[in-house]
Formats: sequence, structure tokens, C-alpha cells
Amino acid sequence: MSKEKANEKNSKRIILDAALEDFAAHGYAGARVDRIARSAGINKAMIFYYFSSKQNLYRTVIKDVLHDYIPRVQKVIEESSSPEHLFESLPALFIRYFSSRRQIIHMIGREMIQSPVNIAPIIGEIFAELPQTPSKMLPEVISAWHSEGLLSESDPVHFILNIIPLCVFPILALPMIEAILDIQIPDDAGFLKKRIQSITHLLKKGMLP
Amino acid sequence: MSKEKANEKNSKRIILDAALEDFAAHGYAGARVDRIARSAGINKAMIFYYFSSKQNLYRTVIKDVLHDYIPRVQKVIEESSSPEHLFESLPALFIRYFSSRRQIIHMIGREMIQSPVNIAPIIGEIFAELPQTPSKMLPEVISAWHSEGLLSESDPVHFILNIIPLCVFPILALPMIEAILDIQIPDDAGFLKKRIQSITHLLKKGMLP
Amino acid sequence: MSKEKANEKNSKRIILDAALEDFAAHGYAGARVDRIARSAGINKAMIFYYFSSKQNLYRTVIKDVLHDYIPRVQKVIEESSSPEHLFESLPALFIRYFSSRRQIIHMIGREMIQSPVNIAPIIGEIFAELPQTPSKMLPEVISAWHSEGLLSESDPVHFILNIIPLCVFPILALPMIEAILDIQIPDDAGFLKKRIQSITHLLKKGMLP
Amino acid sequence: MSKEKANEKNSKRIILDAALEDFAAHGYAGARVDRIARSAGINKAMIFYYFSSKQNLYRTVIKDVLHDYIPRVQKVIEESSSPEHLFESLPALFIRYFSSRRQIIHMIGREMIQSPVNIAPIIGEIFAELPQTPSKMLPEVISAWHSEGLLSESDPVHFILNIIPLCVFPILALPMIEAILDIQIPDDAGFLKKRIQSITHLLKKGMLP
DNA sequence: TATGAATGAGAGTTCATTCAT
DNA sequence: TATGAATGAACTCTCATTCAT
Repeated sequence: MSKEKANEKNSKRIILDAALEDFAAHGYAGARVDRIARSAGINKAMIFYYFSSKQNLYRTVIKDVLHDYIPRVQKVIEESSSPEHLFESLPALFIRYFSSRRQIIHMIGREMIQSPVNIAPIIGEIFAELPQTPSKMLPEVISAWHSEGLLSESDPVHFILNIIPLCVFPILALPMIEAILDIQIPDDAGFLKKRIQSITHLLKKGMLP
Repeated sequence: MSKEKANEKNSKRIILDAALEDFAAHGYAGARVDRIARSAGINKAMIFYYFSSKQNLYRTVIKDVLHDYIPRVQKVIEESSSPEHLFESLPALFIRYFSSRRQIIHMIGREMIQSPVNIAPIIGEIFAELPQTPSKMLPEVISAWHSEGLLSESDPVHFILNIIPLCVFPILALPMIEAILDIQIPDDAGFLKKRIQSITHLLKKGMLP
Repeated sequence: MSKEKANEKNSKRIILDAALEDFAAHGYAGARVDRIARSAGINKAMIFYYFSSKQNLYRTVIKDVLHDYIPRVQKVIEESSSPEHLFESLPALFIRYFSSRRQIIHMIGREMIQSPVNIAPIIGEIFAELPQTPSKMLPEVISAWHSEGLLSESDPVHFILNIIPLCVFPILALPMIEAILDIQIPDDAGFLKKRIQSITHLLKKGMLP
Repeated sequence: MSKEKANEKNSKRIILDAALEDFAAHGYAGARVDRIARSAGINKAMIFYYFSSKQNLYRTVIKDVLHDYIPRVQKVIEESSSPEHLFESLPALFIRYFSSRRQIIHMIGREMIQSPVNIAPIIGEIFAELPQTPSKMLPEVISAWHSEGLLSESDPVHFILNIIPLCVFPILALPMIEAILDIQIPDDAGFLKKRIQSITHLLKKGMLP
């Protein structure tokens, strides 16, 4: 019995991984159930057996991905005792996390462009499971810091719009920047470290009073 | 008033506009030739008559879009006499241009995620038509400014990766930020102005020596 | 006026030639009105203006072709005073005529395979215009020769089935014979002459008493 | 009686038979995948499931057909100990085989007209599987017979061009001969036997020294 | 006559999904 | 659970034919 259960979990896991890869690479419409099945080494019908539809598989992948990702963001925000601290730890988290998990940022990026109708309710669900949600915490923390005189920017929205893009976008845009500037950017630890430093430096110098 | 005369330029233009809309909204794989034809008010076969294939229509749309967009960036860079100036004019251009032409940034964003294999050669073509290319100019300008002591960041790549995301991403991510923070952000002149100011302020304070 | 008429004739002629080429190469279903128009250097709509439909164009091509071909056969038969004579002149006519007009034999060959429903009524029409028809003459002549003791084969059908294939088929099958035997057969006067001789020899030796 | 079990071999066989029928009747361009599916009693998508494309289905049909046909020719040639023998057995094989399998000769005939580019490589493949190929054997045998004084014709090409047409063409051309001569030829054993005899007689009398 | 634009009925092909075993 | 076969709707693309000028 336990063996069988382990098998189901296993199969589901393998399918989800293959699906993430395919959805990230081709988008929802461009992804192919056949291809996912083949690259998972599993019969196509099993995907429907486990996930009932392509749509549902897609949602499950997103859920799966965000379940890993959101708590990490949450934790970093919680543990940030000061803006300086946040400006160090948040870029580090984003850059490190996404650069080793491109598919995840690709999926999120696509959803962002498409319209957040798919992803928003899932985020809602996950937030509901957490004791505190980043969406509430972050504005509160920012406001607090601003009134303590630790931060020049008072509006949480603009604060967030100044920080998230710097962390997320470079990972997404790297291949295109390379293509446009016609250069090769080494995707190694050295470059990532420099990237984090550059962002942290910009944020500290630019946003602290 | 003037009789609606169906000529090639007219029809092509109408198709391209409808196609941009559809590709931007659904991506290449999700776009539908039927839907484009319907929303362009023309017979589906005409799309193939003028553009031979969905692929080619897509490429033509991208070409069309970039032909409008790239020279504007080029011009702003050319006319920037100092980093301060650039930090003012570039965010203004991006934010204003893209916020009124969401489809364009959506297409570019998607291509960015997909891999730049489609878009890179088109950019190459357009660059080839220009007297000077942004891809060459920008690094040169940055290096010059740095050696004149006008800029703390010496590496053009990191410079660019600090500025472009701030300008592009907020437009893309706005709906998602709204969804996550569960707020409504007015997409009006006031907000955009504030956004430009905030970026300009961050860049000036953070990147000038 | 006469100029205009000449133009119409001219255009029709050009179209018919291009159509013969295309129908011969691709068959009725595989032929393309576009392609015919392009290779005729004439606007596609003109084909419908002159010939009203692809079907009708096809029929006209066949008619045109047979109008040239049938009287020649007729003449050879008429002028044959003896079996010997026929065995010399008929192979010579077929081989010479078709080897320089491959498209014609291709069209006839295709029709033959398809079923003669298209071609039969056209042949009927043409026969009706002639004072005497080969279809009547040949059997009569053969029967006469047989009863005069000039011919061993008494049945006109078998006589015809012994002679026509030898004349027609080699032209059609040459490329395939080359492909199968993996040889190159020179399509020159020498080869054709030898072919005619070989057939004539076989017929004379094999069918004369 | 036995339950109609749908397995791959079965379905493929049924599709191939229906396809042969349709391709033979209408040619490649005129054949319709829909029609083939309907007459095979299977879903149209299954054709693509098994054969991936119309083109590939076509090639498979030809392959299938030639796999049955070529070895028979091979065997007859091998077993022919003398020209007399060959002049008896080859016409008998051709006439009997093709008159009961009209579609096959139709397909081969069409390919012949079209140009042997499609069929030649397939013939090559099949030849490669055989211990000896007719294309080599026949010329060798003919040359041998000629030097032994058993045959007046020395050139294998002209020998072949004297014999194959007589065997193949009458089957193809019969309907057209009927149409032209305006007679009904009974397609029965009697007629076929007479046809074989007539050819054999002509060949023996005409080609033996 | 002549042209480019337009049309509509398919044609081949794809793909998510279901079925039978 | 697992598999190969099957299905039907939809999709891209083609092509003969017609229209407006």
C-alpha cells in the first residue's frame, strides 16, 4: 500500500516538474500535454487521471511553485529589522532564488503579462494559509519605517515598485540584454553577487534618507 | 465621409493592429487568426494573402512595433547630455510610451521570457538601418560619464540593469501588484508622474557620485 | 479592332500553353490556377474571364491538344496501303510526335488512368467533325487485311493492343525505366530512331504472316 | 464471429487499403484524407496518428504495394530458363496480377507520368532488401541469351521497352480503347487469356531469331 | 480587358480529452 | 494504475471563384 501511495506521489511529482518546464518554456497555450507526458516518461492519459485537465494541471503547477516561493519572501520581510537589512536580504533572495529556478520566474512573468486572473486567487489561497501575509505586512512595515524617519519614500506602492523590478527583471531580461548589446554575460556566482551588490547599493544610497 | 476604400496599406494596417492586440493579449500560441480577422473586420484568408502565415504576421507585428519604438529610445539617449538628464528623460519616455501602448510592452515582455531568438534578429535589422545603435551608444556614453567622474557605476551592464527594469517592469507588473496588495492603483496622469519622479529620484540619488 | 481580337487570341493561346504545362505536370487536381496565371504572365481573373472555370480550361486544353493530334493519326492510317507500311509509319508518328510534346502524352496518359469520362466525349466531338473516324477506319482496314491474308491477327482489338502500347508507353515510361535500371538513356534522335526501328521490326516479324 | 478487436495492425491495414483505393482513383492531389477515413470507417485523426501526414501515408501505400509486387516479378525472371519461357510467364504475370489489382497499376502509372522522384527511392529500398534485383538480373540474362544466339535484340533497354508496354499498357488503356472504338470489351478470363496469348505469340515470333 | 482585393468552402493537421482494456 | 486507440472540435492554411474599379 504505502508503496503504491509513494508511486502516486512520485508520478505526480514527475509530471509537475515536466509541466513546469513546458509551461515555463511555451506558456499555457503553447504547452503540449503530449510533450509533458513524454518528457515525464508517463502515459498521457495519466496526466488526466491525476490532474483531470490541462487547466487544472497548470493551476496545480502554479500553486506548487508559489507554495515554495511565497513563504521565503514572507520570512525575509519578517526578519528584516531595518530598511538597510531589507535592501540586503530581499535582492539576495530574489536573485539567488530565481537564477537557479528560471522556470518559476518565467511562469510568474507570463502570468503577470497575461493578467493576474489565474494567479491572483491562488495567491489568495496561499496567503489565507499563512499567519501573516506579505501583502499586508510590507505596507505596514514601510509606513512604520517612514514615520520613524528611516525611509524617504512614504508610499508603499512606489517603494515596492522601486525594489521588486530591480530584483526580478534582470533575471528575466538577461538573455535579451545579451542579444541586444551583443555580449555574453557569465551566469556565474560572481555576476550574481555583483548584481546583488549593485542593487543593494542603489537602494541604500537612493532610498535611505 | 471619404469613401472607405479598401487598399492594401489600409487592410494591412488594420490587420496589424488587430494582430498586435491579439498577440499581446494571448501570446503567439494563444492568438487566433480567426479572432484577429474578425476583430479586424476582414476575411480570414486576407491575412494569409497579405502575410502568408501566422508566423510571418507575428514577425511583421514585432517589426512594426519596434520600428516605432527603438528610434525613440535612440533619440533620448542621443540627446542626453548628462546622467541627470538621462535619469529624467528615459524613465519619462518608457513610462509614458508603454503606459499608453500596453500591447507593445506585453509583446516585448513575452518575447523576453520565451527567449530572444525571435526578436533578436529583428532588432538587428532595425539597428542596421539606424546611423547609430543604442546598443553601442549607451555603453560608450556610460563609460565616458564614468571616466569623467559623473557616475559611480562603471559597468554599463549593471548600469542598464539598474535602470531599464525600473522603467519597464512597473507597467507590466501593475495589475499583479494590485491583485497581490489588494488595492486599486489609478492608472492616471498623476500616478504616472509620481512614478517617473520616484524613479528619477532614486536613480539620481543612488547613482550619481 | 483586329488588334484587340489578336490580343484575345494571343492571351488565350498563352494561357492554354501554360495550362497544358501545369495540367500535364500535376494533373487536374494538382494544377493551380494561380500558377498557370503566373507562368502565363496574366492576371488570374483573366483565366476565368476567358475560360469561366478550371474545369472548362481543362477541357479546352484537352480539346486543343486532340485537335492537333487526332488528324495526324487519321492521316497516317488513311495513307497506309499495307500492314508493312502501317508498322513503319505509325510508330514513327507516335514516337516523334510525343517525344517532342511530352505534356500531351502526359495528359492523355492521366486521363486514361482516371477513366475516360472526360476525354471520351471530346474525342467524340472531334470525330464528328472528321469525314471518317480512325475508330471506324482502323478496324475495317485490319479486317480487310486479315481476310486478304496480309495479317495473322484477326481481332482488331488485339491488333491495336499490340501496337499502341509499344508506341506510346516507352515515351511515358522512359524516366522510370531509367530510374529502375539506374541508367541514363539519351533522349536524342539516335535513340528515338533505334526505338522506332525496334518496334517496326518486332511488329513486322511478329504480326505478318 | 471473433470480436472485432481494434489493434494497430488492423487499423493500419484498413487505412492503407482505403488509401490505395483513393490515391489510385484520384491521384495524390485529388485524394482526400476525409474520404479515406470515411471509407475506412475510422476517425480522420487516426490517419495522422498512424501515418503523420498525407504525404507519408502515400509513400507507405506505395511501399506496401511494391513490396507485394516486385518480388513476384523477380521470381518470374529468376525462374525463366529461356526467352520462350519468359515470353510466356511475364505477360501472364503482368496481365493477371494487374487486372485483378487495378489500383496498383494506376498508382504506378501515375507516378510514372509525374516523374519517378517519389517512387524511385522506394524501389531502391526494396531492391536493397532483395538478394538480387530485377534491374540487374534482367539486363544480364538478356545479354547472356543474346550472346548464346537465343535472341535477336541485343540491347536490354530496347528488349524491355518491347515487352513491358505490351503487358502493362493494355490493362491501363482498356477503358479508353473501349471509349474510342465505342465497343465493350469483356473483362473476363477469356479475354485475358487471349490477350496473354497474343502478346506471347507476338514476342516469340518477333523476337526469337 | 485588366487588376488587386475579397470570399467561402474546404483541406490537412493538431490537440485536449476520453475509452476500452 | 497504466496503456494505446479513438474522438471531435478547432486551427492554420489553400484555392477556385467573384467583385469593384
